[in-house]
Amino acid sequence: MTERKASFARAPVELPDEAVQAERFEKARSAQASAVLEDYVELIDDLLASGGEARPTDIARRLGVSHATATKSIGRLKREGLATSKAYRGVFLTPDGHALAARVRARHRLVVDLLIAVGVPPECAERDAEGLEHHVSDVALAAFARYLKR
Amino acid sequence: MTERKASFARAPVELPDEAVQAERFEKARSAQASAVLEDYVELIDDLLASGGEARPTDIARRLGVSHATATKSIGRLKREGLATSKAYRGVFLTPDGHALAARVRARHRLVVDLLIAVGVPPECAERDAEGLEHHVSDVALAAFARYLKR
DNA sequence: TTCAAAATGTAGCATCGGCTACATTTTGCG
DNA sequence: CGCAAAATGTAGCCGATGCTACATTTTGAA
Repeated sequence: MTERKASFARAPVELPDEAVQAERFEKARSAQASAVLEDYVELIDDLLASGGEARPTDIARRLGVSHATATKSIGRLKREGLATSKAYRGVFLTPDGHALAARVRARHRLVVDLLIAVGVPPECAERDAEGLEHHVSDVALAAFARYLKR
Repeated sequence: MTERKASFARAPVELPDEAVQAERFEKARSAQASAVLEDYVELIDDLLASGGEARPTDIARRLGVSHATATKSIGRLKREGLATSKAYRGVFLTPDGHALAARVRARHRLVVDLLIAVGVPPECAERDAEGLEHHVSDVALAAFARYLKR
C-alpha cells in the first residue's frame, strides 16, 4: 500500500483558534461561578412567594446540602447585595436579588419548554435544566423563544 | 378595582417535592464535578489527533489557564486513571480516557447541532455548548438525536 | 413556666481549581 | 558545545463549596 510514513491516517482534526477556544472555556467558567448564587436566589424567591418564609433549614433541605453550607452561601448572597437576613430570622431578597430571581426563573422556564419541545421527557427536562440553565446565553435564549413561538 | 387585601396577587407558586428538588441539584453538582475532567480529556484527545502531541503548555493556553493549573488538573486525570505522563513529556490518554473523550466529543457535537437546529447562531452554539454539554443527560441526548434525524 | 427539640450560628477541615513565584529540565540556536 | 529561552515541575496562597461537630437561640408542648 503506497503510504508515506508521515501521512495522516484519520480525518484532519480541525482545532479552533487558540484564543477563541480559551475564550469559550473562560465564559463557561464565569457562568459556573454565578450558578450557585442563581440557584439560591431563585429558590429563596420561590419559598417567599409560596410559603411566605425562606428559612436556612428549608433552603438547605431543598438544595440537598447541610444547613452549614447553606448558611455560608447565604452569607455570600448578603456580601454580594442580593439578600438580607438577621440572626435566627428568615432570609429576604434585595431588589437586586429579586430582579435576578425573576430573570433566572424566566430563563429556567424557557429552557425547560425548549427541551420538552424537542422531545425530552418533562421530568428529565426539569432535571437537566437545573444544570443547563446557567450556561444558556441571552442570544441562545432569544433563539429558544423564537423557536417556541412558531 | 375590586381587590381583597389578603388574596394572592400572583399565580400560586407550586413548589416541587423537597426530595425531588434536592435530587436535581445534587445531579447538577455531580455533573459539574466531572466537567473539568471532561474538558481536559476532550482537548487532549483533539491535540493528539491533530498535531500528535498534548503538551501541558498547549493545554493550558487552549483552556485559558496557567500552566500550573493545567499541571494540577493533569495530575487529577492521572489519579483517576484517565491519563498518563512522565516528567517533561507530553500527556497521553488511557483507554478509559480515550473512551471518555469519544463520548464527550459525540455529546458536544449533538448539543451544538441541536442548538443550531433550533436557531442559535453557530458561533454562539459553540460557545454555549462548552458549558451546557456537561449537564445534558443521556435521555436528553437521545431525544436530541431523534429530533435531528427528522 | 419550664425545658427539650428544632433551628440557627460558628469553627475547623477537606477538595478543587484558580493564581504567582520560583526551581529545574529540555531544547534549540549561535 | 554551551548557554539562554522555553517548557515543565513544585510550593504556597486564595476563595468557593462541601462536610461534621459543637455552641447558642427559639419555639412549642407538657
